[in-house]
Amino acid sequence: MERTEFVSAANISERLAQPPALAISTVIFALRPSEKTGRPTLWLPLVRRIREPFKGLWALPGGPLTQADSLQDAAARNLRDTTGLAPSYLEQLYAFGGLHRSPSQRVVSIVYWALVQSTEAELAQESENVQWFRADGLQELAFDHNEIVNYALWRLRNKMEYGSIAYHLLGEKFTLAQVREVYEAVLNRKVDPANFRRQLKQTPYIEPTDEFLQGGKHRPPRLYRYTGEDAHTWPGGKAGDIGPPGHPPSRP
Amino acid sequence: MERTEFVSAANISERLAQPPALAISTVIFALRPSEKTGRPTLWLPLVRRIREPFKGLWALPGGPLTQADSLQDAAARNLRDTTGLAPSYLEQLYAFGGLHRSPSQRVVSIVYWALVQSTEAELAQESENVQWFRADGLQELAFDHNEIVNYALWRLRNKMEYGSIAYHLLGEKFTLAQVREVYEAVLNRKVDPANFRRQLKQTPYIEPTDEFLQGGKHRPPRLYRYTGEDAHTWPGGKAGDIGPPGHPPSRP
DNA sequence: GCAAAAGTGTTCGCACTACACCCATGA
DNA sequence: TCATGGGTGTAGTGCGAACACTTTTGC
Repeated sequence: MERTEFVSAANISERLAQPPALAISTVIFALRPSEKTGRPTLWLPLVRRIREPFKGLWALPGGPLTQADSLQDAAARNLRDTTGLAPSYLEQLYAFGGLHRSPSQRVVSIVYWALVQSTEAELAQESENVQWFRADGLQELAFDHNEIVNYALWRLRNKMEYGSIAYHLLGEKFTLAQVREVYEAVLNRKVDPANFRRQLKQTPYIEPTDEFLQGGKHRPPRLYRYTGEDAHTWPGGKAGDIGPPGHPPSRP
Repeated sequence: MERTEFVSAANISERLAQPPALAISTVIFALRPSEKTGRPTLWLPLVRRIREPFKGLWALPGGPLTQADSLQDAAARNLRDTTGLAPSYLEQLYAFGGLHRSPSQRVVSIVYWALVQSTEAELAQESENVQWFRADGLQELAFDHNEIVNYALWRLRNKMEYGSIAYHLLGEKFTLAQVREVYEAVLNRKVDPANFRRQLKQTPYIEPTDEFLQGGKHRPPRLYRYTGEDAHTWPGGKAGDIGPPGHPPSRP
């Protein structure tokens, strides 16, 4: 939601005189069970616009950059304000600064993307003007937000192929099959369970616990824990590319 | 160069009231022969600060975001203004928005990084206040610009491992050995000529010409031409990660 | 002819794939 | 005991690393 409302009826000359407004927006991903299959799929929360421009359309949560917050803090704050949740992963996506993104005033949006643990995501607040949507096949959004979501999706999938991202979508303890389900949900393809297991066992930061998941229909699988850093606060991160200096990516 | 000078002696309360200033900076890379070995190495142009803060120190070229330019255009403009050159590659690096990057006013810098063809780079203007420096082992720069350059270097190296980036540092026609030299200069390691050649021949967008480079001491090597797109104007690009949707990376 | 770079061929090891197979459990 | 997912073994495959080798030029 770009808060263009603080611009008082700008005319052309005013518009040219004013500096571009600076806003922060966030693309928030979480795993939720699909309505049909019940298998985990990607969802994200959107906010309904209650003013012009694009009144009535759905948009990414966001707002102006508050003075006392760093960019990252501002993104985390606006995540908390809309969903009530704290991100388990948060990273800058891109700065969008096209000349005509907003019809009234020129707005430069610095966009972050975040992952929220599925165990917490169930507690997320919904309301008349805040709802979760499936990440693919979105309707038309306000501003250039479709483009932004698509880019965020691309980046998420990219990161998933390399980095240790998947665990941020799960709870503290998880089975290897759950991790595999995350991969399959995000990447939209089947993954061989046997090979996937072997790859994970080679990677650092994944350690087995003594516990097993009970209550399933079959043999109880072992639970694992992720012991990597909590959240990357710095640029990029491979996937391709991209990631902070001195933090080479790990597989898978 | 962050133009903090348009802030008229801000005191604390004024500072809190003002919105953060928005600036564009650019990290510009080009290949130049090393002073010692004569082999190509990475250089970048810096601008001397002629006002406080950090008066006398060197800084990245930059300035406020001009109203009529997109972010990318603004970066290209400030590249042209400082070096007189046009970039052969230009991509957004990161938005830096820490609270205390500039001592006077809060500044959010959207930073781009660029590659300039070596054939053109020789024509670049230098002056008292604009000079080229070797990209590694830089002295202390103004603001957080050391950090920014290091991140840009990391990103360049990352992209080099995947993408088709190297050609943007060369002229229109080049030998395969020259491409290899670029890789070696940027990545700081030896590359096997035989394997490197084979890899390049498999990649698209590299086509042989009928010409050979004359004047060498030995057997004249064939010249090649790069036929890919001119410049990526969109986000990221793998390597890692990062890159526009629908543009998977190619090897090498 | 000799030195050195251009360019080719061949082998090795490794990581990923595919798929067959055993194991443990709930119903 | 049977169905099902957990978990292991193993052979095939493609790609990059390493390096020996041939070719072509300048001196």
